[in-house]
Order: sequence, then C-alpha cells, then structure tokens
Amino acid sequence: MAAYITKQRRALLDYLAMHPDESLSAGDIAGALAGAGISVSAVYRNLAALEEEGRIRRVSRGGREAYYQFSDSQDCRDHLHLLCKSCGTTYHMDEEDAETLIRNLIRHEQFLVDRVDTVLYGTCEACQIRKRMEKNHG
Amino acid sequence: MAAYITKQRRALLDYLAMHPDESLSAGDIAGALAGAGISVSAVYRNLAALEEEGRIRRVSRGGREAYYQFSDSQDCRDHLHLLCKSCGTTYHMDEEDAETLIRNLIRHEQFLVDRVDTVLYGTCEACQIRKRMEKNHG
DNA sequence: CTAGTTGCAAAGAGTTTGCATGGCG
DNA sequence: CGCCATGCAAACTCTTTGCAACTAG
Repeated sequence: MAAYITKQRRALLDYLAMHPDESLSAGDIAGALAGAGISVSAVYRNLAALEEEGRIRRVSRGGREAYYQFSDSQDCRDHLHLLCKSCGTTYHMDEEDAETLIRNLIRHEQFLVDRVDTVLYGTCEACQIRKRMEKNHG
Repeated sequence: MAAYITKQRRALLDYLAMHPDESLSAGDIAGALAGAGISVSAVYRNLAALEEEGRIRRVSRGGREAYYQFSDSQDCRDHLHLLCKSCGTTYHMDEEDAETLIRNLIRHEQFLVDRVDTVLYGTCEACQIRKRMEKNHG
C-alpha cells in the first residue's frame, strides 16, 4: 500500500491534514474532492489503505455510514478520544484522565481498553451552550 | 409502537432477554428466530421500535453492520459499558470508575459524556487469556 | 371490527470489486 | 517499462419501505 504517491492520494492526504479533529464520511470526502478528479472508489481504497497503516481512524456516529478522522500525529496514537455527536468534532482526552481510566479498568475489571478504537460519545462545550440557547429561544 | 404484542415481538423479546450482555446483529437474530416464523423485516422493525423505546442499545463493532444489546434493566441505563471486540460480550463498568470518568471529563474538558451511547472497546479477561494461549501454542 | 403488524419483494444507501486503462518511479 | 492505482460500472451487504394480507385487542 502507498507504493506510489498519486495525485489522488496526495489530494486526499492534504484534505485530511486540513481537517484534523473532524470526522468525515467517505461521501463528504469524495464530494469535497470531486473537483480534484478523484473517484469514489479511489477514496475508499485510499481510506482503507490509510486505515490499515494506522494513519486514520474509522469511527461510527450511529448511522450506517463510517466516518474517518486523521490520526497521523503522535498525540493521536496515545490519547483516548471524545467525539461530539452534534458537530462531529474530536477532542483529545486529558492524558491523566485517560491513564486513570485505563488503570482502573484493568485493576477492577481486568478489561484491557483499546486506545485506538475507543471513542467516548457525548456533547462538547460549544454544543452544550448552543443547545441550551436553542431551548431557551424556542 | 408496541401497541400489540404479536407472537413475533414476543419471540424477539424472549430471545433478547435470554441473551443479555451479548451484542447481536439483526442477521444473528433473524437467523436464530427463523424457526419461530419471523421475517427479517419484522426483526428490523421491532429492533427499531425497541431502540426508540430505549429498551435496547445499538452499537457498532467496526464493520458495516449494527449490533444490538438488551438494556432493559435499571442497571444498564445507569452504567457505562465495556464491549469486548473479540467475543462481543458486554460488561458493566464499575460504577465508581464511571463516575470518576464522567466527573473528570466535565471538569477538565467541559465534555458531557452520553451514558447510553458510550461504549469502551477492548478485550475482556477471558479473551486476553485465550489470545495469549493462541500465541504461545500456535 | 379496525388499526397495528406481518411477509414478501423491490428499492436504497454505503461500500467493495473486476477489469481495462493510465501514470508513478 | 513494470507494476500499482485509477475510473467506471456492476455486484454486494445491510437496511428500509410499499403494499396487500393478517391478527391482536
């Protein structure tokens, strides 16, 4: 995989790098890069290759389609992640909180957390505020 | 929803109640209940209704298909869950660990964890042992 | 009775794949 | 030049939906 750097792979990597901490569907990406001359299948094949290389992460957001997020930094590999279900933004979990959690789970339940696959779902601060305002205003 | 208790809905509920803490795909369930005379569409429609009522939880296990787990007890609504990616078994997270985690995330990152949707992925004790044995023997 | 529910088969959405062509190195 | 990657369209998988027949209450 990734033997050649084609213009399509280049465009995809650039696009992902420009959208860190977002979760994007294959459709989103294909749509955004349509102008750059990338077919849907090339998007899927490259996403699959990048996932296998561990450079992107595949997550679910409830529906049937898969979302992808760039995780090509050292940061990403070591942290647990928080995903806001409202806006799709990813946050890196405080390292100490993550260590506490992982340690507790191994100690108390002998459960070994997978740092790559685990994503905690919820609502980020901005969306909490936005929802509160929507509620008050109608 | 669930205005009538048909024999199909009855069979589905019984089957789910007999398989707590497992994550089952619609296909698994339809297969298991095929003898009971339930069509695939009835399985999907009933699962959707039960999910809406909050009696079952829909989770992802990485692939494209959805998995469902019974969560009809008070226990399930209050706890965070751990899902073993190897065997699909669900575990209830220690309550104190869960509270610590949720409190830390709100305090340190203003992130509000969704208890229903959040599932931590990893490997349970039994599967850790099994994998270790496979490694040593094969 | 009568409205919710079912089964079937067809439609949909998202993703994967086969094959000939094109382009990186 | 050789092999990998691409584009297209067909195939696939999982899920949803339309509709006539059925059934619980």
